[in-house]
This record gives sequence, structure tokens and C-alpha cells, in this order.
Amino acid sequence: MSKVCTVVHWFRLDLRLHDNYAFRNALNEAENRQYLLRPIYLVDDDITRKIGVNRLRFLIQSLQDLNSNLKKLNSRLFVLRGKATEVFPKLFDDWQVKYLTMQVDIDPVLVEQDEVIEKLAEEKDVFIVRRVQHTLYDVHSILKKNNGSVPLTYQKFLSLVSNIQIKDSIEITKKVPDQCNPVDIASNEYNVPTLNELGIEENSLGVCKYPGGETEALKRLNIYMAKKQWVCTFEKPKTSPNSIEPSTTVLSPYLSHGCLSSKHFYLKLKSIENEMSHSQPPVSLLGQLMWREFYYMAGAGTENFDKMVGNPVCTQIPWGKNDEHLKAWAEGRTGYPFVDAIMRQLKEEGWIHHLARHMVACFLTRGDLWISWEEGAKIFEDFLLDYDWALNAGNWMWLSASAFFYKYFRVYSPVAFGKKTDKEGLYIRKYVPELKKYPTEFIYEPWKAPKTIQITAGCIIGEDYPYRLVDHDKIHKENIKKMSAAYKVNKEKKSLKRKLK
DNA sequence: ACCCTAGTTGTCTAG
DNA sequence: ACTAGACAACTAGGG
Repeated sequence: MSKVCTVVHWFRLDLRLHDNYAFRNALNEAENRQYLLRPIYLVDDDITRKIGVNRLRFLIQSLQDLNSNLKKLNSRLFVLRGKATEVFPKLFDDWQVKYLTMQVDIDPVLVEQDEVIEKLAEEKDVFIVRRVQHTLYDVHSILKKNNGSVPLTYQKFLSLVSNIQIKDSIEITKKVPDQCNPVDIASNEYNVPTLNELGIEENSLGVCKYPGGETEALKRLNIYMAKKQWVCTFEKPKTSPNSIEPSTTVLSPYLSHGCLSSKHFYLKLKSIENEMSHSQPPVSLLGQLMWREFYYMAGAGTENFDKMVGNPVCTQIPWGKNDEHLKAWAEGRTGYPFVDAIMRQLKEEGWIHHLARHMVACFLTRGDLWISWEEGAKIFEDFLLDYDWALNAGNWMWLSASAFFYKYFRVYSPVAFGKKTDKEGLYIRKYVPELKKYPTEFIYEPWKAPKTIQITAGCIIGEDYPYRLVDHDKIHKENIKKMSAAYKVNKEKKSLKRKLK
């Protein structure tokens, strides 16, 4: 007896049912051809080495939510363990797969993997459908529109996409017919793994401020979209990096995992903006989505986008190496309370405000520690719930003045910057509790506090809280000179290249 | 080739 | 609370 054929939808960074064209495609195909439908997710065996614990928790929660939403459609999520390139050849045979749907991704590791999968599928006669649904625009067609070169300014990017229409978002409500479900539909073999099963002590993790999942994403989106006045007056630079509760939406982790469709978000914003006057890109909420598109396009069109060497858009800067300083930065013990508070919030909660990212990124690179942005990007990859390959590399290059942004002499002060929105240092007191009792006068510069005050506040600088690693006022000026020299060399190289042509 | 303009979000001081 | 200028002078894109 020949087995019934199967349609597989491979969930990756599209952990949702709304606005998921690729999944709808699979569902329709299974129904029309009377094939079996298996929505799958692959968990790599070394996942715990690749993803930080907070993000792993977010992912597992997202998978659980996806599974329960699929169950409402009379289906389920089939979670499989192993590497895609090893799992698929077996699946193709075992399940008689005829049709595989998935979304298009940009991360070169995934792109490379997809090429292998595509080849394997071809050999086994599996038809693959890939849909652009993680971004608003098909980045490759934008690049083509710009004669194959990457626009290096946001405004240029906006002009390229200005007349592209965004299609409607879709809702999937149709239930999967019983005959499309395989016999092992209820098997525990395919359950979403728990954190404990992955070797993570769940109660060793901090409070979960941002639970993963499509349900949570849409709930969060709707809360913010209900505040129409807030949406329409939103200007990113005017939001606070150090408020105790986030001053922005924190939808980014949901976008990066695909729990929220960027297109769904975009269309909501558009319909609100149609009703009243509103702020504009780059500072508006819609402008934030456009930044995401901008970096996706840059990432897709640039070789070695996540590295300095061999990256054509990245200025080559002779960064130093200092593992002690790097570690202190990552662990929130630079001796600059604002920087340390941010890094500790990042590690504990997995999310920090965009401007807080500016502060610590500038501090690590061109501002103070003179350490490569690649090192910072790796730490962010570990800690951020909203880690996103293209955005992470792009923003790190921006902040280190390696690409997209060039005014390297504008340096964030670890003392002055935070004071603008938090004079009392309430944010520092929360995340660096050893300084909780410091007088406001010294909360941003505790090393200036007289010994008697340090004793009264119960925190001796150099013992209970570190002495500052560097003297910002002095070192940032030296670093500006180094940047200037690096730019000069870069310029000479460029003009030499032009002459050679 | 050259010049001009604009660029998501700096800091500090003086008024 | 705000605005303007000094600081020292960046690059990409467009004309």
C-alpha cells in the first residue's frame, strides 16, 4: 500500500498564523490534494549554545503558543530535533513529502542552509514554495531597483520604496480537515520541549517581563494601537532610554521571531495615520519599521555584513583588544553607573531601549573602550530577545561610526546623557542596587563622592562597586583623534581605488 | 570634478 | 525651559 503524501510547512522566524502566506499555502495545498499536513519546527541539538537563556525561553513560549493556536485549527506543531540538512532527507522519504512551504530569510546562515535544502528537495522531487513575509519589501527587488548597489542612506531607501504598495494582511481561520491529519497527530514524540528538557533550570531565570508568542504579540500591539494620539505623536528621539517601564512598544522581540507580522503592524499604523495628522519617518513609529527594512536590505546586499574585514560598507578601524574591559562591560561593572544599569537590564530582562543601546555601544567602541563593534554585537546576540542578524550588525556599525553614521565626534557622555531623562537616577538605583542610597549629586559619578558619603550610603567605590575603568573626559577625546586618523586612511584607500579604476 | 545639502536621537556653555 | 553656537568638520547623494 502506498503511503499518503504530505505537505510540510516549516516554521522558522514566522511563529504566527496571522499574515502567514506560506502556511496558508500549505494548508490549501493539503486540502485540495487531500495530502497530509504537518506544520513543523526544527530544534537544533546545540541550540542552547547558540541562543541565550532568555531568548530560548521566549522561543519556547512562542512555540507553545503556536502549537495551541494550531490546535484551534484542528492541527498541531510537530517539533523535531536535529539539523535541517540532516533531518529533511529522512523526512522527505518517511513522510512522502511532496510540498514544502517556508518564508524567505536574510541571515546568511539560513540562506546557505536553504540552498542545501533546496537541492535535497529537488533530488527527492519535493516542490518548495518560499514567501517573502518577514519584511514588508522584497529586499532583492529593492536592490535591483537601485542598480544592484546598496543605498547607504535611509532617505534614499525611502525614496526607493515610496511607491511600492503593501498588500493586505491575511487571517487564517479555516480548520484543517480531519483527513489531512496524520495518524500520529497526538504523539508526544513531537511535543514542544520544555526548558528543563533542554538542560535549562527554568527557575534559575529572572522574571519574565516579555513572554513570547503570537497571542502576546497581538495583545501588546492592540494595547498600543488603541492609543491613537500616542501613535501619531510618537517621535523616537523624544522617548526615554531610562524610564522604569519602557517608553516604547517593545514589539521588537515579537517582530524578530515573527510572532508579529511587520505587514500587519504596518497596516494598523497606516489606518491610524489616515485619521489624523502624525509624525513622519524617520522618527515616527512607521519610520521605525522602515529602519528595520533598511537594515534588512543592507544586510542582504552586503558581503560580510556582520564583520568589519571584507565588508565594503564598513570603515576599517584599528580597534584594540582588552578582554578584561570587554567582560566588565558585558557584566555591567565598568564603574559608570548608567552604562552598568543598562547592561544589567539587558542581561536580566532581554530588552533595553534603543537609545540605551546607543549609550553602551558608543561606550564600548569609539567613545571609551575602543573595542570592536563585533565583540559588542556578539554580546547583544546572546542577551537580546529581539536579536536580529541584520539589525544588530547594522546598528552596531552605526553606533561605532563604521557605516551609515559618520559624525564620530558626537560622543555620548555616560554621565550627562542619562541625566536628561532621569535626573534622580531612579533607573540606576533599580538596576545597580548597591548604589541605591547614593545622593542624587553623585549617582551618575559615584567615584566623586567623599569617603564619608560612600560609607553612609553603604557602598565603597573600589570595593562594593568598581572604580571607573576609564576617564571618559580624557579618553573620548583621544578616541576622536584615533577615529579621525582611521577615517583619513580610509579616505586615502578609497581615492587610490578610484585612481586604479 | 566639484560643490552643496542633509543627515533619527551629542555636549557644554551662554543667554 | 528653551535655543544658539562652539566644538572641529564626517559622508552619501544629487546637481
